[in-house]
Amino acid sequence: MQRHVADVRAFNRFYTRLIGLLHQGVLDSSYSLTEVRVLFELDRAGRMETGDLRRLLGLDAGYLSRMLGRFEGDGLVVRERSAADARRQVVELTPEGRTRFAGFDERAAEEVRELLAGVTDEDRGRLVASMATIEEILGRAPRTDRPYVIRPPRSGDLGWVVYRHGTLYSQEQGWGMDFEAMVARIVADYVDGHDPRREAGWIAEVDGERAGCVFCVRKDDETAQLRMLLVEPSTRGMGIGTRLVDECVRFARAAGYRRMMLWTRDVLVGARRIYQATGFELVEKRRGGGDETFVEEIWARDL
Amino acid sequence: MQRHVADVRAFNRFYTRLIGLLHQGVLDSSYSLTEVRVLFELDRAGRMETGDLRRLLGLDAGYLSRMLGRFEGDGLVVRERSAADARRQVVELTPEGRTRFAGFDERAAEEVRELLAGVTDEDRGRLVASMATIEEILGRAPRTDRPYVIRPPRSGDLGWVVYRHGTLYSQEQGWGMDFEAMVARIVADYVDGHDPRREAGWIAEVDGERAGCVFCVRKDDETAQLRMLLVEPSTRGMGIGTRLVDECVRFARAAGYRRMMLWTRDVLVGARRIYQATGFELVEKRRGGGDETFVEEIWARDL
DNA sequence: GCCAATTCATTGACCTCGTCAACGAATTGG
DNA sequence: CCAATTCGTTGACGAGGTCAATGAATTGGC
Repeated sequence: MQRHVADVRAFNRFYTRLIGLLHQGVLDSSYSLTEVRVLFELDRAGRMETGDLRRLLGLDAGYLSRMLGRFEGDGLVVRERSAADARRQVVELTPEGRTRFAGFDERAAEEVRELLAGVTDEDRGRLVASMATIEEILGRAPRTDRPYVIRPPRSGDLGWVVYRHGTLYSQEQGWGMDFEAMVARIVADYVDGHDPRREAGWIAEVDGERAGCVFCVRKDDETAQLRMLLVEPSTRGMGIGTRLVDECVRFARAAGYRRMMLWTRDVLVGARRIYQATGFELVEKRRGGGDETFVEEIWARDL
Repeated sequence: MQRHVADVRAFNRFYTRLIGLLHQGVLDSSYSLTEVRVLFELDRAGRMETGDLRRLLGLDAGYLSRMLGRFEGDGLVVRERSAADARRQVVELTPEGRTRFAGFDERAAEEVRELLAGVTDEDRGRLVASMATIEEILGRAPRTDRPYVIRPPRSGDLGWVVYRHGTLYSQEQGWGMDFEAMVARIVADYVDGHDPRREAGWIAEVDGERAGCVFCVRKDDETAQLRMLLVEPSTRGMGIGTRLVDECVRFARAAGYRRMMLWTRDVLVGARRIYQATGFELVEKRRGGGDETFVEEIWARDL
């Protein structure tokens, strides 16, 4: 796995540089890359609401507004109010806009044609096949619709929690046994003395297999702490993590806490996205560990 | 070919989006992508002269100077004068800088690890193999060191000039027969009435095969026109185009012209790079053709 | 059926990234 | 030894993009 990660990263660097070179041609066309992307989408879709365009490309509303204004000034697009909802706008390329875009598009195609000119017919076939393979593997939408359930921990689950934390973080992150021991202690404390009205845990199951977990424990009377969030790699992207955190937040609110906090490390980027999505904010960040090699983060939100 | 170009472009769009997602993690680390690239190179190289760093990453001198100043303020690097040449600087990561970089690097690796987590072992193998294939095919440095010669046209060459213009531009650009006819007329005029002191042509040969051509013809007493520059796709990237243009410029200067101009179309991005590199500047740009579908460009330079 | 909350597009202020030209100090070539 | 060149630095600037405030249109709750 480690080997594969390095290989993929090397390829990413290689391809980033390549794409940079290919973009050169478009870049000196007095329209920016983003502008060309907007034109591309408009060309493809025919008419579109600006809101859809914005969401599709992830653009700032103000930025897009100004951009479309400029396009309109240049005679590339026409904007009109939506008939159904006068706040919204529908935008469309003019014939002039279409021919201008066709020009950019042709230049971009020429760049690629040049790139391929130096490749033999046979290699060209291999190249396209390899690209198709990559797109298929990485683009394959992971099945996000598999049914899963969230349930309280049963006997046997807690051992699994320790085991999976140990395996995933020790393997993937190279964290040592002390991390495993810490998890074991948290679990032990949870079992030993917890008040079920103020502390709880959840296990996620997919197809009868354990797929994730999270725990809500008391930090002080006002503050709940979210601990030991974990989602199996093979079931990530299905929204299980977010669902677990939501469950945890709902419980903490009902249990009378005013605030919820959690501790994590900066390298766990997947978890970070879940916390951001569920309303947490980063409140503290500091070096940790004996040798200061990692960065601890504390996140919190009001309930 | 057309099909392959479309496939490659689709893959580029796909992979651009993917890389964008992967960069997310690095981007919210308070250092920009470029800054991380600089740290990456410093981490790999140990000590480096800033000039090398600048050339390697293609950065502006002022930009890098300020960036290194900031890094020094943050305690990430140390800068010192080169012993050999006191104008130059040698820069090196501090231990602090190394651990900070290790942090970024680990986060980036984690993003990739997450991406691969959703892929089965078998597919992971196929993925990495496909990436290797692409890198091999596109990264294979085309042999730029093959010997070539530039010589005056001989009988048989002019037919070849018309033939290759027709084939390459008709095929690749979809330009029609009128373009072919235009080339034929230029060649005919050149043969019929040219003054060898004021007009000339050159053929490039690689391994005894014709690989390119260019012509210098009289526009008016003061102005020479460069016409019919062409380099075979399979020999592009060897510098033949630049060499042909240089030859042409040198002749025009010796022949007493004051200015040289040329006509091209905006989609010929490869040619554009050659013109820029040989000192030409874009002086005019206008729609052309009966249906206004393409953009003509006029480039010129003083001699 | 009305009012408060929400959703849109727009605008001005602002920030970061990166470029360009000018400059002084150091070096090299003739 | 002096003129031309190279190197890093600095100030001014521009492009691309973000953010928050605003007003107009719409929706939801009562």
